[in-house]
Amino acid sequence: MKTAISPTRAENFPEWYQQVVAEADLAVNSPVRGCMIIRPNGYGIWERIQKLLNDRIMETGHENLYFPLFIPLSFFSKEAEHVEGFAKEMAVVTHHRLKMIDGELKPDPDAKLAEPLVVRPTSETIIGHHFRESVKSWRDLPLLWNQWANVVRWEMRTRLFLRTAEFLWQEGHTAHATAEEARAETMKMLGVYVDLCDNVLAMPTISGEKPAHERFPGAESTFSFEAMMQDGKALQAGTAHYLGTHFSKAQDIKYQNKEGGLDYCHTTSWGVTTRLIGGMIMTHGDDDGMRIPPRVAPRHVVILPIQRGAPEDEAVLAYCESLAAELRGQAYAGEPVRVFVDRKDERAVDKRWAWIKKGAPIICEIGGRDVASGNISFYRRDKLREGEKLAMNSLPCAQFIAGMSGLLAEVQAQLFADAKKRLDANIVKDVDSFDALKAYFAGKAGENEDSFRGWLLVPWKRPEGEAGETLLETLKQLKLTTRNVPFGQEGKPGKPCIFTGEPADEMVLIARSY
RNA sequence: CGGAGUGUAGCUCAGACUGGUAGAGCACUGCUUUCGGGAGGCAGGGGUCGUGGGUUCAAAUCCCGCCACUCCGACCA
Repeated sequence: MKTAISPTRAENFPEWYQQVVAEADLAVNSPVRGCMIIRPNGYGIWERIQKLLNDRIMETGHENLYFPLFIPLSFFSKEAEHVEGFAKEMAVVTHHRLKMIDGELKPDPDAKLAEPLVVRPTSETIIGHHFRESVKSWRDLPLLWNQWANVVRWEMRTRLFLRTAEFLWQEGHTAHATAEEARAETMKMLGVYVDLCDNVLAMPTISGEKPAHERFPGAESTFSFEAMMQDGKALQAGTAHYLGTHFSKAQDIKYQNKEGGLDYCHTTSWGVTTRLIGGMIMTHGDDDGMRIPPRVAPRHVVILPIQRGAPEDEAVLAYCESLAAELRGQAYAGEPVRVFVDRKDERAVDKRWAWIKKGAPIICEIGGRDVASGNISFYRRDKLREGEKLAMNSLPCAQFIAGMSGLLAEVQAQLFADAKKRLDANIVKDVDSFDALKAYFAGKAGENEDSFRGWLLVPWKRPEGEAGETLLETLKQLKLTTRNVPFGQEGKPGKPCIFTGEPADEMVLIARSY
């Protein structure tokens, strides 16, 4: 069968991913190593995520504000774990002027900054600085802040959307009087994210707490939600951290309590990034390209006029425009239906495949015959093929328009259902020995590393000290990672830890990961 | 930062061993035939062959230096 993307997912998943990003016109590599140019089709998705997530962040009582891109180097030296976590990947600004030296533009040696500035890899330190300035009394708390920004982490190896040197995100930072309140905030925002993933991105996740060695540098506890990609690997879709008083002690963020004494604030931070787009590609994409869930699709319906260089073309175009206008009068998920009439001077069939690859949920093709019959011919991107052929649907115009809201909801639900089914079906819970774990990931006869492997949920005893190091090394050699300890576990498993044989504390998710 | 590889048209690459007028496919432009299912023909535009030096009558090709990128590792949202 001829597919729009080559290789297919089964043939070579990583290469398939790169091809989809290119063919769906989502992003390209930039002249700057590791940074991406996000093309309109990709940025349009990000704008949808921004809007719908921002609404939810506002609904939960937060305020948006903005901090500088540059952070004084000295700010990082205050929290030891934090600086250790990020030191290896920070971009540093050292000069403020260029000068022509021997015919070449170079940083002017006479224009060296007294203190180097770090391009933010995350903003805990500079926001903490302003927390300190903003908090005097218990009456000032809580502070519930969020900013939309870009950050830079100088990664060695990058992949479009999944790991880039610069990426876009939202970072929430809050300060509270008590640990209970800060912990509740962390969980609340994790819930917001999970809701976004389920109901907007149609990307189901497993949320839980990260083991100690996977915590955010400087966090007391880190929570993640993990999505399963179509090759079985886990993708950390986002995180929320309870930072305890680590940062407030390092940065002296204190408030006067009701009794008149001074207490340290408890802080949190939480974020999701443009990586979500990469997650959606690997969750919903098929061998014909991207499939965008309607909630985040820049265009719900794309209308392709079939032009024949004949007098009837005008009537076809007019018909398309009036159909578009009527569709725009319809609402889906509380917003007008987003319609685009693609009038580009190309054959309809070529444009059709372009939009299939871009992932538009509904693609209509309108020719003279449709104008005459009053029927609309369209493809659903979630159910594109019937066997090898494309599945063309047909509905009377009025019915098509009136049913659009329901149709989009159906597409959205279908994408989620498919992803949820895959996630639920591929978490293996009955592996109870280390040998069985190795056998599961090793595969059958050969070394087929790219074949699908799901996740294991296994009993373990939380490793401490040297035992932890050993376990990590063991997993690393198998190219495995601990993802998180899923929520909702009641009591201890009542089974032995598969690594040590001692009584297990809890069940932990183990998977290959991005 | 280790290991490997590659730099020639927008993209994928051939040409290099054996020095002698810069090539193909796709994409792009124009014309044309097709026209409801990823079309075909004709004609075009486009490259200081990564960069600096050397050898030579002559260098994409041989020699030396440098730079960049990609892939595989370690690190990570």
